[in-house]
Amino acid sequence: MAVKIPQGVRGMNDTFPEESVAWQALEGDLRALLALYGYGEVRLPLLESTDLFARAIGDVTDIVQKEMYTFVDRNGDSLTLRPEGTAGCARAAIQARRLRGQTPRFYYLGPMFRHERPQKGRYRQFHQLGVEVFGLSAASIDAEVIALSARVLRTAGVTASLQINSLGSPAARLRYRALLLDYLRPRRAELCVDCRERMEHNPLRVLDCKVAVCQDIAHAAPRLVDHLDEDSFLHFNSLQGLLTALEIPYQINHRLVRGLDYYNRTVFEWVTDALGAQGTVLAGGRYDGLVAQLGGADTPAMGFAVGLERLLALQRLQSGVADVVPPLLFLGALEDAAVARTWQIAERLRDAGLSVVTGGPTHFKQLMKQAERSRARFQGMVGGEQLAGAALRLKEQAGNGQWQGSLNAIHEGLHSLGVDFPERAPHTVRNFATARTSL
RNA sequence: GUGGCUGUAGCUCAGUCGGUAGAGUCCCGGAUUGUGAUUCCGGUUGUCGCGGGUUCGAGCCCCGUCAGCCACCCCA
Repeated sequence: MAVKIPQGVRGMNDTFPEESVAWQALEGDLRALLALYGYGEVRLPLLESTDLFARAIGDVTDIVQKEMYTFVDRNGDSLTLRPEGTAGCARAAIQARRLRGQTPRFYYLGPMFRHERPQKGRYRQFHQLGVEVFGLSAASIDAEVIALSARVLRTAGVTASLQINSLGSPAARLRYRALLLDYLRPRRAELCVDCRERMEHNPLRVLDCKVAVCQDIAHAAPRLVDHLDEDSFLHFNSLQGLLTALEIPYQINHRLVRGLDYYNRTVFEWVTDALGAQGTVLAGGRYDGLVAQLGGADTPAMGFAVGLERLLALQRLQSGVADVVPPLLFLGALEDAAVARTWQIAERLRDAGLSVVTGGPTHFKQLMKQAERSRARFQGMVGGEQLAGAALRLKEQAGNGQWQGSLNAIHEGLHSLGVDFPERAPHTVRNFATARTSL
C-alpha cells in the first residue's frame, strides 16, 4: 500500500551535514567578530504579536500587507512569525529596560519568515544576522556599525560595494516627499504602472524603480540630499568624514531608499551583481523614531541585517566555504567476536579527544570501502588474530604512514604517526563531573 | 501575487509514430580474498512529481495541481 510521502513547506530548506559545516563555520566566525566589537547576543522569540510588526514596519509595506505568516493561537491572539528582527529586538529592549545605562549593543542570529515566491537568494524561511545599537545619536555610531558591517563581509571572504544615503528627519522627508510629488505629477503618464501605484503610498520608491523611463525621470528629480534638515546634513557629512578616515570606500546613492518605514537619516546597503536579482546582501540604517513609536522612551537607534543565505552563496562563489572535517581514525571489526574490543578501543580514544568512527562487523572488503568513504586519516582493522595477540596495523589512508603493534598500544601507534593528543578532552570527564556536582 | 522553463533509478540522463522500463555510475547482499585490487553470483535500481481526462492501451496527447529553477514584484 503506497503511503503518501510528506513534503517540506515550499521555500523552506533542509540542510544536511555537508552543507551545515559551512553554516557553522560562518556563524562561528561572525560570533567571534561581534565579540571583537563588544556586541552580545540577544535570543529572541520567533513569534511576536502581529500588532508589533504592523506598528514597527509600517502597515502599508508589502511585508505587512502580504508576506507575513500570521495565525490565531488558542487564546485567540493574533501572532506572526517574525519577518525581520529589528521590531522584536526593540520590543525586547524596551520591555527589559535595556535602552540606557551601559550602551546596549546587541546582535541576533536566526530564521525569519516571509511568504514570497522563492527564487535565487530568496526563501520563505531565511536567516539573518542582525545588529542593533540603542541610545547613541552621534554619527560616530553609524561609522562603527558600518565598519562592523564591512568586516562581516571581509570575515566571510566576500566583496561587495557600499552605498549610502541620508533620508533626513521625518519632517524633512515629508517636505521632500511633497516636492517630489510636485515633480512627478506632470510626468505621471510616462511612468510605469507600478510607479503610478507607488506615487500613491510611497513616492520615494519611484526613485528606486528599474524601468528605464522611470530611471531617467528619477535622475532628473530633486535630490533628497539637497533638502535635508540642517542636523541631518551635518550628521551625514560627519559620517562621510569618518568612513574616509576608516578607509571604507563608499558611493552616495541618491536613489537609495529603504523599504521599511522606520528608517531616518543614515541608510546603507552592500550590493553585488553576483547573485542575480537579489543583489542586496547586507543593509541597514538609523531608526531613531521606532522605540518611541513602540511606546518606549525616545531613543535613537542604528542597525543592520545580513542575509546569511546570500552571504553564504557569495562566499561559495568568491572564496569557497568550509568542508567537512574527516575523522582521525576508522576502526573496523572483522567479525562479531571483535566488536566489543574494537568499540572499547574507540571509546578510549574518544576519551582522549580523538575522533574515531567504527565499522563492522563485516567482510574485509566492505570495511576497506567504508574506511575510504569515511575519509579518516588512519585506518585499522581488528579481527580474531588481533584479539589473540597478533599485531594491529594502522595505515595512513592518503599517505604512506604505517605502524604495527599491539591493540593496547594504539595510543603510542597514533602518537608515533604524528597525532597530537588534545590537552583536555572536551566531551568527557569535564561534563560528567559538572553534571554530578550540580545535581 | 504575475510570467517563463523543468519534473523518468540515490546521481547524470536516454526513451522514436501512443503499444510490456532503459544506459552509465553509485549503492546493497553473498562467495573468494588479511590491506586500498580483481573476479564471480544476486539484488532495489522506478507508484515515469501528483490527480483527472481522451484511448482497447498514456512516460508520451489534453486539463488541473504540486514542487524546483529563473525573472517581475519585494527585500536581507
